Amino acid sequence: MHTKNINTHRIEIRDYFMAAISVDCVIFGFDENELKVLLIESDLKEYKGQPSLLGDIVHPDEDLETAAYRVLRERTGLEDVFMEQVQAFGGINRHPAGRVVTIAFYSLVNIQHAKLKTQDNELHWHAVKDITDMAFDHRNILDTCYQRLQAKVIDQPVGFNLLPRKFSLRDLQNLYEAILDVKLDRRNFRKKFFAMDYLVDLNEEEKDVRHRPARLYKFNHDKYNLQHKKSLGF
Amino acid sequence: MHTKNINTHRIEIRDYFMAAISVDCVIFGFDENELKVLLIESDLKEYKGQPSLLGDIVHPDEDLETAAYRVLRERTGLEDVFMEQVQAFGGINRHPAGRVVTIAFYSLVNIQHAKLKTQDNELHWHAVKDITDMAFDHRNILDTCYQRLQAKVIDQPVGFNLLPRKFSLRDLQNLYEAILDVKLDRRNFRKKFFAMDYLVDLNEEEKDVRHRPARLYKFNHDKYNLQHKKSLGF
DNA sequence: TCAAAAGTGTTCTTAGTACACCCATGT
DNA sequence: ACATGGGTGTACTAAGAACACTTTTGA
Repeated sequence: MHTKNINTHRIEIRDYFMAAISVDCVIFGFDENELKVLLIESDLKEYKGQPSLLGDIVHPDEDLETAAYRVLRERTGLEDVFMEQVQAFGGINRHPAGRVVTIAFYSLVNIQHAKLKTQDNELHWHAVKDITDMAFDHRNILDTCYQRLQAKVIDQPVGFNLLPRKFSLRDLQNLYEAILDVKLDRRNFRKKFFAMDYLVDLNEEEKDVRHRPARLYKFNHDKYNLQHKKSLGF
Repeated sequence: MHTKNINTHRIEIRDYFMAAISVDCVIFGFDENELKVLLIESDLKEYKGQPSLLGDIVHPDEDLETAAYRVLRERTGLEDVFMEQVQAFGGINRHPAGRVVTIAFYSLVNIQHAKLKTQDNELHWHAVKDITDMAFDHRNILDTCYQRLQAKVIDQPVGFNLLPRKFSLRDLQNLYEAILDVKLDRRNFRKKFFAMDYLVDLNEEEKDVRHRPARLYKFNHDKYNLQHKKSLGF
């Protein structure tokens, strides 16, 4: 019993059980006041036509994050976006082709900037609320990542990554309401965000709306990066 | 480019790059008013004599959590303890023997109950505050798990897992002060814990102390499991 | 002039923080 | 009797929640 341990003894890796390592990306977007996730149709006979996360095998020369960014880039053309590892999923039979341990990441992208590269398979944005079944254990992975996102936006203002550069406070509130699945009080919401210094008033307004136009803001990345990020607390 | 994708196409795993999968356990204990972690001495020439986390290769018939519980059991004899996956660490050169992706778990154990099974290597409890260098990337893993623990105890009353079945409020406060590395106000601390219903008064007192003996409590697991666990907020 | 959403302050309630004295025990 | 840490309550402060009317635009 553990006479040869990987942390304490010189062992030969090839003598041991090995598995394929993959990354799976939960790519969130925000459109039409709904939180969306980018999914592709699986061709595996076991999951024919069911939506699947975007993932791939990790290459020998890549660390996990690099592989996840590669998947994101290959599918959306996006490079510098918010991404965070969530956890590993390693159920014995989670993949029909054999033992595959996958590391789940979620990322937050501006859905307008994504240039979807559909190839063989259907690649689409799905409203998170409307997703029913998924291939593999991907439903479980999605749920876990979504919960992580909910905890994250309460704690730090990462939601901006899902919006266009210019946005109104209504946009921002709609975003939070969609992610957290709650209704928020408009005045208290505004108060909270103005109290932080993360919003920059662009002195611009919405155009072509048939009601009073809203002021537009952008996110102040500099202040965010400096400041030790305090909780928002919804 | 991704013409053969693991999520969308039937592939043969053996045609792809594979890696060893390991689990590493950050086993926390609490003793002498200090947060401790169980470490073993590494014999690898690269890290000779440096302390290492307890870990092992994942077996073909084990999922990740099962492997982590096995490591815990083999080293401490403990079975039913609090454990949580944190994240994967997959740096290309993190292990000198080759590509090893490790999944980090932390667990909270009653240090008195642990029956350490030292075999070839030195296995000891180290005060978290006093640890300097560690083998591999284990310092990074430990730091990440410790931060996760700090966030967790603020949010949910998991600290009980580190204490004996019977404990005083002073014990509990010492525990929180050690984990969070802060001083807490005694009256406010008591108020907070009595406001939750998680403490059961045992109507017993400390013995053989040369001051007024403290009342002893136990944790009410039933209430905790039922209730939707609200934040403690320190 | 109407419909639609933007913008704006105050009060109330709750949770958190700060703080000092008496009590029970062993020596 | 004294040294040590246990046990307790109140006042202040900050944050969050509830809530309604006026303004600006396009149709």
